[in-house]
Amino acid sequence: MHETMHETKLDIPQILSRLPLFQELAPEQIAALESACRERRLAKGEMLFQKGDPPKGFFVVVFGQVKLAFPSSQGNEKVVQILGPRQSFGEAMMFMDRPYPVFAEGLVDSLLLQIGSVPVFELLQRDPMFARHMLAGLSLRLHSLVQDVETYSLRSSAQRVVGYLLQQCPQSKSGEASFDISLPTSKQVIASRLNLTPETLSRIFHDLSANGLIGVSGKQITINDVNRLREFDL
Amino acid sequence: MHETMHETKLDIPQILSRLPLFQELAPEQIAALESACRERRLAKGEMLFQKGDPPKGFFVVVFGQVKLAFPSSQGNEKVVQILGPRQSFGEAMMFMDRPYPVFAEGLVDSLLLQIGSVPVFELLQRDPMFARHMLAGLSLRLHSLVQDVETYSLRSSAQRVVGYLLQQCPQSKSGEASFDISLPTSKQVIASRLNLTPETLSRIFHDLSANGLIGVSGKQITINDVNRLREFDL
DNA sequence: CGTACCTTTGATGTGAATCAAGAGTAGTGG
DNA sequence: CCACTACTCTTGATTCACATCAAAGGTACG
Repeated sequence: MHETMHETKLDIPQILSRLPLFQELAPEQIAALESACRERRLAKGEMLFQKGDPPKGFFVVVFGQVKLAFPSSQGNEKVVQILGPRQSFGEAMMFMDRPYPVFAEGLVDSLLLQIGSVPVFELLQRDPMFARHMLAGLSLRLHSLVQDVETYSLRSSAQRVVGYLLQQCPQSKSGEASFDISLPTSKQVIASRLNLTPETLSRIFHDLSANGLIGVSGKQITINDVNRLREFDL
Repeated sequence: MHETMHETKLDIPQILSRLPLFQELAPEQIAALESACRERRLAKGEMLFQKGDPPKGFFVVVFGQVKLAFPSSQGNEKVVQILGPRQSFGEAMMFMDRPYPVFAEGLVDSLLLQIGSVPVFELLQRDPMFARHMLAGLSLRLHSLVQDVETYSLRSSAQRVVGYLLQQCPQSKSGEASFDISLPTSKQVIASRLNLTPETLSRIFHDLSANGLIGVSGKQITINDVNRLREFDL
């Protein structure tokens, strides 16, 4: 095992205050949350919670990578989201008395913070600005899920892949024609996230690179011409 | 045009106070909202907003029926949600500076209330309980979208139809084996909501009724045996 | 009672999954 | 350092669920 799992002491207030959700809180509010945090180490392949488990607060990724997915009878699974540092999940379940609709599993050895619901509710009670942030966070999540539904429903597999690659590009506005990106995880997982099989993803990468649109070398993808790729429509 | 579009005066406070979102508000709070409401009549087939329009508050269906959908280049479209009386939409967009990701169109002549964002933000500022309701509402929406993604990703077309029918059953817990339900709108629209073509939906209804699982007569569907239908897995 | 739109039914097509081997690529342990 | 095991990724052949195309009923409504 690598040096990913440092045993150094964490500066929890600093971590919390840098999260989008919490970044406008006063130091005393951060302190209140800190006392309700639990560190949670998650090994690669380890399950954080199963679909159907009762929710217990929400989680923030400090370092590492976590996937949210649906299990499926035939062993295959559908990845809903891949989460990296600073991202959080499970907030919505705090506000509903429902079990988790997905399971969460470490893609690599990771460190999470688990934040209990009680202090969050207390914050909500006191700080309307915090409520605004929380609402904005959920709204954003809702929006991106709606986008996903659109993508799955009316774009072909190749279009989904192209869309994914373009999303990975740092601000695609500028005149830059070429980009280098690194896939955040295995192609298997990405395939599932895009709702296709590994075989299909592989073939699409092959085709795109045969057309000179991209270059593929392991997890390194070179986008030769962003604009030409963007105009890609089979 | 029928007598669906009454011109009777509306009791807006009463309508508002019966919405899940607002039902715990004090009369004075309701009054504050009332002044920010606009009535909006929407004819069958009329567009309320287009995908890409800048959001302006959110909407509540008083009576009638509205669909939210993505447009698509080839004229076909993908229905995301079908909304009836007491349901609201567009809340999430208030908290984000983004255009609507879908368009909204009347399925029948309808009456909506449009509620501006400013008074909602003021309520949020003052009443933590209202914030809780708002968060619960968005969480619920998020949850059902996640369910949709699961459904689209790993269930066959027939399973999606069966799932839809079972959802329409009022409390399916009890021993009742048989149910009568009425489809809320045309089969075309339902097909799109379930991500299939009208032809495929028609064939599935045909098959299910050939197997004696359901009876179909126009929009009236009889579920002969809820349990047998629930166990349906091709 | 006719026009316009839903819905059904049949024949055919196709995008992506599945099945089936191989070819890397990594971590493991001697 | 090299085999050993275990994945992950690629490539090809085949299949299948569902869409598409086409045309005929139905149904609603002006």
